Amino acid sequence: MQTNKTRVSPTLPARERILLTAHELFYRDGIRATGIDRVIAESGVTKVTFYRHFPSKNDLICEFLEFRHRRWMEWFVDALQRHGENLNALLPALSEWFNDGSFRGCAFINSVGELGAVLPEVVEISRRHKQEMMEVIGQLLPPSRHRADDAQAVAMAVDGAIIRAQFDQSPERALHVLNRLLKALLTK
Amino acid sequence: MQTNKTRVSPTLPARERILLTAHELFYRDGIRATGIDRVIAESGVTKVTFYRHFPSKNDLICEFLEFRHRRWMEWFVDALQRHGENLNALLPALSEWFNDGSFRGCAFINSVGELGAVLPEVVEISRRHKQEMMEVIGQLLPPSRHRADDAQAVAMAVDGAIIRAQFDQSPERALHVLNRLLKALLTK
DNA sequence: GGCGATGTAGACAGAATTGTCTACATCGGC
DNA sequence: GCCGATGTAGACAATTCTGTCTACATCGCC
Repeated sequence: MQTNKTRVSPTLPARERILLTAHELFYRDGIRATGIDRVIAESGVTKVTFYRHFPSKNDLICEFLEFRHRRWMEWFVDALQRHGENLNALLPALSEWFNDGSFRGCAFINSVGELGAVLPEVVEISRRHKQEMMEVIGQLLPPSRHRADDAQAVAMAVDGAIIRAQFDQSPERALHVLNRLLKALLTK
Repeated sequence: MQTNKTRVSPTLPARERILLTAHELFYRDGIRATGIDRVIAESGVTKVTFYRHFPSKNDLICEFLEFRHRRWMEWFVDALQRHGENLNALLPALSEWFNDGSFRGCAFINSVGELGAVLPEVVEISRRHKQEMMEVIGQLLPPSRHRADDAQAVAMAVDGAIIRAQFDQSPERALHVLNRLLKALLTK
C-alpha cells in the first residue's frame, strides 16, 4: 500500500473530489485494500462530508463503478473515433490504454473478481459495462447477418487481451496476439 | 459472506485441512473477504497449529495459489485427455469447469485483480500458471511453424471466455463464442 | 431574513483483523 | 526413554475498519 499523497484539485466540489480519489485508489490498490479513511484523507474532506454524500462504503463502490464506466466509455468512443472508427482503430485505441502507466487491467473484471460473490450490484454494473463495450465494438463492424455474433467474439478477444496485458510486463504481446485473433476472425 | 460450515474431513492432517478450507473460502468469497479466523474455525484447527504451518496470511495466500495451480492443472490435463486430446477437447473440458456450481472465474485472474498491486508474489505465481496453461494448450495443436503463436491466441481466447462465463448467468454464450473464435483461428 | 445544502474538526464506538502467548497432550522414531 | 513434530484451548494485544456524533461555519437562493 503506497502512501503517495495524490491530492485532487481542492477547488472541485467535495463529491467530485471523493469520487476522483476513490477512483484512483480503488483502481490502483484494490477496493477492499483501500480504507474509507484513506479516501477521506486524500480527497481532503471530513468524515461527515463524506458520509453525507455516500452513506456507506458499498454506496461509494457502486458510484465508483458508475463513474469509471462513464469515464472509460467516453475515452473508448473518443479513441476509436480518433483512430478511424473501424475495426483497425481497436488496436491503437487499446494500445493507448495498455501503455498508460496507471493501467492495471479492467476495473470491472477486477471488481467482480474481488467482490462479485459478496456484492451482487458489482456484477450487475459490470455486466452492463461489458454489454456497452460490446455494442460500441459492434458499431465498428460492417453490417451483416452475424454482426452481433462477431461483436461478441471481438469483445471476448479484447477481454483476453486485457488480462494478458495486465499479467505481462509489457502490453506488446497482448496487442500482437489480439491482432492475430482479429485478423483470423475477419478473413474467415 | 456466507456462514456455511463446510467442514473438511477431520481425518486429514492439519495442513491439508487448512489448505482445502482456504482454497474453498478464498476462491468462493475472495481472499481479503476471508479472515484467518474463519479459515481456522472451518478447518478445525487452532491458531497455534495454523500459525506453525503458515507464519502469515500472505504465506497462506501463496500456498493456496500453488495448491490451486496443481489441482487445476491436473484437472485440465485429465479433462483434455478424456475428451480426445486435440483442440476439439477444449470446449467440452471448459464446459465441465464452467458448469460446475462452484465456478467463479479463474482464481489467478481474480487474485491478481485483488492483490496484484500489493503482493507481487501473486502476480508471479499467476503468470506461471497462465504460462503452463498455454503450454498445455499448445500440445493440442498440430506441430507447425506458428504453433507457439497459435497457442497464445487460443489461450487468450480462453481467458476471454473465462471472464465471459464468470459474468454471465450461464456459460453457454461463453462456450459458443469461444467456439467461433477457435474455428476462425484454425481454418485461417 | 431565513432555510437548506454543503462544508469543517475531530472524538468516539464497536467490530473485525492479524498475530502472539501460556500451558498442556500425543505420538512416532532414534 | 526421550525428543521433536504435531496437536489442542483460548486469552490477549495492537491495529484497522466502518460508521456515528456534537458543534459550528458558509453560501446561494427563495
